[in-house]
Amino acid sequence: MKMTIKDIAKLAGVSTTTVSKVMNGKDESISDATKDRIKKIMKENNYTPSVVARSLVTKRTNTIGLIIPDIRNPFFPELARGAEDMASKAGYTIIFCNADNNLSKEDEYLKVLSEKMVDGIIIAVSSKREDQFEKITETSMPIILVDRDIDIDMKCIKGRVITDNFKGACIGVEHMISNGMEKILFISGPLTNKASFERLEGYKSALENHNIDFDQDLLLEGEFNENWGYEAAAIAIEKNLDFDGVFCGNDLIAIGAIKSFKGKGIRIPQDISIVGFDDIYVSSMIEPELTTIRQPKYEMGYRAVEMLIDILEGKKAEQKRLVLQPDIVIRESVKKK
Amino acid sequence: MKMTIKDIAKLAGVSTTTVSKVMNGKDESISDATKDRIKKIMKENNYTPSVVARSLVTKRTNTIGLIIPDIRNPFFPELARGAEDMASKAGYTIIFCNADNNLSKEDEYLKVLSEKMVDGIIIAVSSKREDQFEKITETSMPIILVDRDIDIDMKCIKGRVITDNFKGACIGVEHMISNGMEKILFISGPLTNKASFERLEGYKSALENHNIDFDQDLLLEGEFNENWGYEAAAIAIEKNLDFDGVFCGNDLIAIGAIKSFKGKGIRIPQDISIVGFDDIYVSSMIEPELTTIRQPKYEMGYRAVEMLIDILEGKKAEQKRLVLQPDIVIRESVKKK
DNA sequence: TTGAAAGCGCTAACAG
DNA sequence: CTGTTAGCGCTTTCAA
Repeated sequence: MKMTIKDIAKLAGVSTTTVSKVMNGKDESISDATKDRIKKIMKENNYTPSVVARSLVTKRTNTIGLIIPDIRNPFFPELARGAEDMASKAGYTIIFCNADNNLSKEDEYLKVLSEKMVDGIIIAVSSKREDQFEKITETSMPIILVDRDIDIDMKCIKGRVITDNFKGACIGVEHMISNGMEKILFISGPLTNKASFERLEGYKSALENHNIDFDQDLLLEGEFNENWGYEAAAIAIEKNLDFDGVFCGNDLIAIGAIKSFKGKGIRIPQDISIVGFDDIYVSSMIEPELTTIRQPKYEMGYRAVEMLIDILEGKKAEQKRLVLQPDIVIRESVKKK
Repeated sequence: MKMTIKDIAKLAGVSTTTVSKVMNGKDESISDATKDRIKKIMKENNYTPSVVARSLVTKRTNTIGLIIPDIRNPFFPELARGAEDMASKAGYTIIFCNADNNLSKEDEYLKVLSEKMVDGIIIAVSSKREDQFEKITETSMPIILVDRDIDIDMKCIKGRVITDNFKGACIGVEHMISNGMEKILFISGPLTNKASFERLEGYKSALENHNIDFDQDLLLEGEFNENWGYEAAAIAIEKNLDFDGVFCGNDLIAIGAIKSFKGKGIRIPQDISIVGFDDIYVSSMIEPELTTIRQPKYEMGYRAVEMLIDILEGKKAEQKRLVLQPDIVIRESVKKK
């Protein structure tokens, strides 16, 4: 049978209060003698306190909920790891949930996490979420939005951690321009998606900075996956579009596009240069290795948890919006000038 | 302030006992009238019970700990997802922990999970773990080993879910042999690793089945990563080894090897055929797409949790060993006969 | 068909 | 320096 605080107290000949105090380091007022005795007994009996009993009284579980679309999406393992690292460093534990971009699953998880009394939640919301977090409003667990931002204002949303998509796209396109490309095709993800939209703005801005007119024909909109990249590249060729560089909405698109181009005998980067977005781990494994805009995925998870914990422990103000800066990872898919 | 069972009881004009009963479906003996009234009030007030209070009395948290080396390792997202899916289906929640193949981190997590009173643990143990799970023995949380097996026998280890490495290697090597290869290089991971060792045995067995002598020179031992694959391929060429196929300890090795060969002008699969192991996400994205032995990663996670829950709910016997069958995914890296 | 009472393992005033 | 007491929100006999 598992030991309880009572057992330890009895063995040490003290009250549970005393044991509780030394256990929690609130032992300024306890004599070294009893302190040591209690510690010794706890160790000998391999005693571990029940955090559920503790939580019942303290109202803190030292547990954080992490809701993401799907851990199999190559974007999220890094983020999850960053979150877990920070959490574990601060003595928290993470419950992880895959909601598949599905609103009702998200709501369901929100409910479960609330029942489990997590201290707070980090969530990469479904792109479909435009409404409020109905079920959760009143319980007021603090929530930090990560990766995906939405334009809703609720008291329970205590912060956001996102990356600067506009800037990232700018950097990527500028990189191609500075290497001599002038006609840059943009194979975009869905433009209803905020991130996509911002990347498009960044793309336009970079062009503008170099006095290149935006050409609507060079914008192809589709999904954030390899198939779309493959298809879009085929369309571009079929339509006989005139371009020397391709900026892709994300790495998956870039990977599909590269495959498509190579299949048609077009060489990367000799004939066409390509830049991706995200820097998922595959990107360095394909051929040519992909030049891409790196999102600080690990850091996003890390910072989000840090922000949450700061709020939980009353160290920081709320409603912060942290915009992380992407950077470019130069590999082999852009022809050097 | 959050509602408690007392508040609901008061509003409904009944005792907490009654509320508790209808909440938990133990309501055979409650009149429909009060049942409905209570349910209505719970809904109206958006009441969610505190599972920590409940856990304190029931001794069940409906929470499972999942300890893996690193979610960023492409092997684990699938496994984790499988675990989470099964857990969530059964009304459990998963706390996830990255232990980095580090014994003391593992022990630390084991301790934390025990304090949090998880109902059981799924763990892909560190390859370094040969001793017992010291810290955990007596608390006797049920543990299921997944992916990595170890030869220790403890009462707390209630089951194992692994894949048949021997068989997998056999299938892979046979596939090459049946396509005409006769001299097959094996670029292995560390042979101290049990999985590696079993794959080597499978490799040998396949050769033997076809009356091909095992040639010690065709065995190269290193690490389970891309760099080693790259390096090993270079070594093989430098040493002027005579081979027409390469069986790799895992996909990462295969990816490195392919890159290395291609860099030296050797064509895959025209000049040399290659087979990997695992079927990680990247494998279908590289060029040529990798023919490989698929481990049922998702299923491993899924089955492990299923097994654990069966044990927790007293449905099944213990100490089971579930060996999942790998299969071959034929893509482009083996030359057709 | 319902409720009173005890207790899960711990923390937190407060008193001594 | 240490202990008494009450209580966190729930479940569970047992009695009514």
